[in-house]
Amino acid sequence: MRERVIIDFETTGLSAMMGDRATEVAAVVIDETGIIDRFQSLMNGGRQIPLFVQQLTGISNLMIRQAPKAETVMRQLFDFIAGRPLVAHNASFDHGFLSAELDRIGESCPTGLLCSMKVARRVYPEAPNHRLATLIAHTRIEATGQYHRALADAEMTALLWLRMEQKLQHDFALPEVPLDLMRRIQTAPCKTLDKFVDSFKRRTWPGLNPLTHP
DNA sequence: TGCCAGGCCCTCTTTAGGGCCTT
Repeated sequence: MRERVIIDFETTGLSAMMGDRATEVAAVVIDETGIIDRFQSLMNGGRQIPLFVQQLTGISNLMIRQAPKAETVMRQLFDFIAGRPLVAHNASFDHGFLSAELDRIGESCPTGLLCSMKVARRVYPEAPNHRLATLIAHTRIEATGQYHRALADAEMTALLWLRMEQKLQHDFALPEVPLDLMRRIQTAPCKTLDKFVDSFKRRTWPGLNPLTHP
């Protein structure tokens, strides 16, 4: 069973380094069959949410005051992740908050988060842009909820990730799509995806036809 | 509403600058 955990944070702002805190987190587990488990919670980090962000997310200061303490939620999240590989859309953003919030409970942050935005820039170079909502529409995935809420964004990122794996497997006739391939794709030159995947395919499965589908 | 940050990516580049993406 090859499980990956897709995470998404809602926060008070853009920078954990500048004192912003997480206000909501969600994580969904996927395997080859789709989404198989979910975790979601508001969390109280004790920092006021700017009006603009309240309007963006629908998460109010009152909701946060009534939410469990951030430390409690992060302990639950850490146990939920259970060491499985992590994926996020624009992973550097979520990694910053995951690292900062885990540090507060004395846990080290997992390294090597995979980024669905980086992969999407290579798999869907023709997309109008690579925001999550645009990619969901571009790939004709049905939206599962309200954007800018953690669970909906995590679910839609999960479905996008699965769709990209399926496209790669189909277009390049791969026996499977190893996580290592996704990890390498996100750092490959943007304009050379075909050559890059073919090269990976030749090295990983030497007996297979290297030719790709159109 | 759009700043605050930071890493990535492109190009009229590389001794740089600006747009994208996340809240």
